[in-house]
Amino acid sequence: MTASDFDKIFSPYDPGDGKVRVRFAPSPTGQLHIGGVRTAIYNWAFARRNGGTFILRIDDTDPERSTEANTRAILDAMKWIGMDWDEGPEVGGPCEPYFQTQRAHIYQAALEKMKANGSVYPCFCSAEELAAKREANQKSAGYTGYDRTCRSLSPEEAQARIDAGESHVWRVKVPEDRGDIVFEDAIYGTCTFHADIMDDFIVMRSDGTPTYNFTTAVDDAIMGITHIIRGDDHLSNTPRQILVYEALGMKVPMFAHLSMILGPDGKRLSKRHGATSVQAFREAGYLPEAMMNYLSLLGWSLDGETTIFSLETLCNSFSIDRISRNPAIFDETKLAWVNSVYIKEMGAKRFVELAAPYLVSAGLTTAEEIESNRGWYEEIYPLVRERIKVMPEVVDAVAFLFRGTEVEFDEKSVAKVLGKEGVPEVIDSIIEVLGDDGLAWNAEAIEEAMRALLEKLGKKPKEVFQVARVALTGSMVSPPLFESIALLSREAVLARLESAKPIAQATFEAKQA
RNA sequence: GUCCCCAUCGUCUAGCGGCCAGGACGGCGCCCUUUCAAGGCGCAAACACGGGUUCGAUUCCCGUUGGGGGCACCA
Repeated sequence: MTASDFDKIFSPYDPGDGKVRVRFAPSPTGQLHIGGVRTAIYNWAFARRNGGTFILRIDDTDPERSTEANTRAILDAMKWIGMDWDEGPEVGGPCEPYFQTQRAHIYQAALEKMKANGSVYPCFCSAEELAAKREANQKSAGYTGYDRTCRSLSPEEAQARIDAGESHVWRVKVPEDRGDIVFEDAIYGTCTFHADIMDDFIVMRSDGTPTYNFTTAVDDAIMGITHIIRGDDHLSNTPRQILVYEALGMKVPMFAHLSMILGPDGKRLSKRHGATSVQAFREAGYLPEAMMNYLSLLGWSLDGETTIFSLETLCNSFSIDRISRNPAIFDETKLAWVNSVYIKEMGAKRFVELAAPYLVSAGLTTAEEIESNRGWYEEIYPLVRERIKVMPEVVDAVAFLFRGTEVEFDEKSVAKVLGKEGVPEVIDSIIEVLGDDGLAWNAEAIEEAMRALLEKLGKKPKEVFQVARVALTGSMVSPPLFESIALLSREAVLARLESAKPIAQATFEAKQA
């Protein structure tokens, strides 16, 4: 591989339509992080808004930590939340391959070109030496980067040491007369870094693998990326990458650096803040639309007023100039609220789909049972629709429906509601009403009959309905009473009422004593 | 330590020289109501500080303070 080979390989991809080309380039060293998805969403939405191309590239140049399973998980998470990509793994594209580990020949060729034009030099300092120097520097005058020991080696001596098989890396030779490195950032505006304090950073490791700042710049250029939308943490890498672009004679794209997402304590969001990966939120029962909606709003605003919007709206209205410069604190309470909005809109069919795994794993029912009795399960939806913010909450909300003739009583509810005088008599009359064979077993008929009973007994709604609620559900907090009764079998209802009677009696007596 | 970035209610934000500083989450109160929710109505809640520029600064400039990020043969 030589410098001229590089020129053959290196013809930046350009479809010639002047359209936007953006990329999301995760490294598969773990799950897809919240900050990562947000970056992906902004890239994706930006491409969709402008009729451009969204590219997914896997930056897997860290062999120690990159795994195929992680790559898989990232692709799944991207799809789950609602994104698709025009080029990348699974779909291919004109710039294949989209895995950096498969692009070694390209980086090698780029290095040859840089060797040929003198923009890199070999460095023989060992990692230990460098670490020692760094430590010493940091203690005294403050760290200022590599001391450029090997930069002054004569080409002959350097070549001789390479030929002798001495271990070495390749460093970029920051031009002496470079002056300030200035670039445009669509979010921060003009950014300036002083080249004279820039480090001669490593581009190729001693084991022959390229480093991030090198591969990223090379690939972004070759793939014809027009806008690099990425995390703020890369801001100070940008001048390094610009040096690579310049050494290779490549065009510098537009940048857009996103501020970080912080945890509730104002520190960078990390594992110690709890769930931070898309998959974790998925498992916690959040809906993809809610994640997409909430994350879009974390650092971007549609108009300052609208908080709930569809994927389509996002794609039709996303713009970089409405991205905020402030770091944003991730607020799970608001995420939960957004989620509850989508739960209210999702419909009974999808509800059963999503609730099923939680009901099954809680041991309340089985997948087969749900399959053969879908209609009944769909009727649960209206009962919980406005009462749960995340899917797992469905378990506690409706567990009482699955206990047959048994009731799991909440002590406080029993004491407060069933312990009053005359409750057993009230229960008796409820049994009489609900035990009537002529009563149609649906919420409307049940409500009508129960209200008639109210009239007959001359009691307030609370005095009868709360008794029924606790007797049937075990708790003074439950979904709507008549709908709940209708979902239980008449046998179960009567049995539960019967067994509540002695409990009411005993509670009352205990109170008297 | 050093370089870079940021600064409006508790939180996410609107604002791009003149606004009673708007919306949303959360909080609180009232209404509705058989519980819990949902819903409706309402309340409290912010321009970090100090200098300039200007007839006029939340908005522009400079400091201070506070916060964040980078400074690896990680990405």
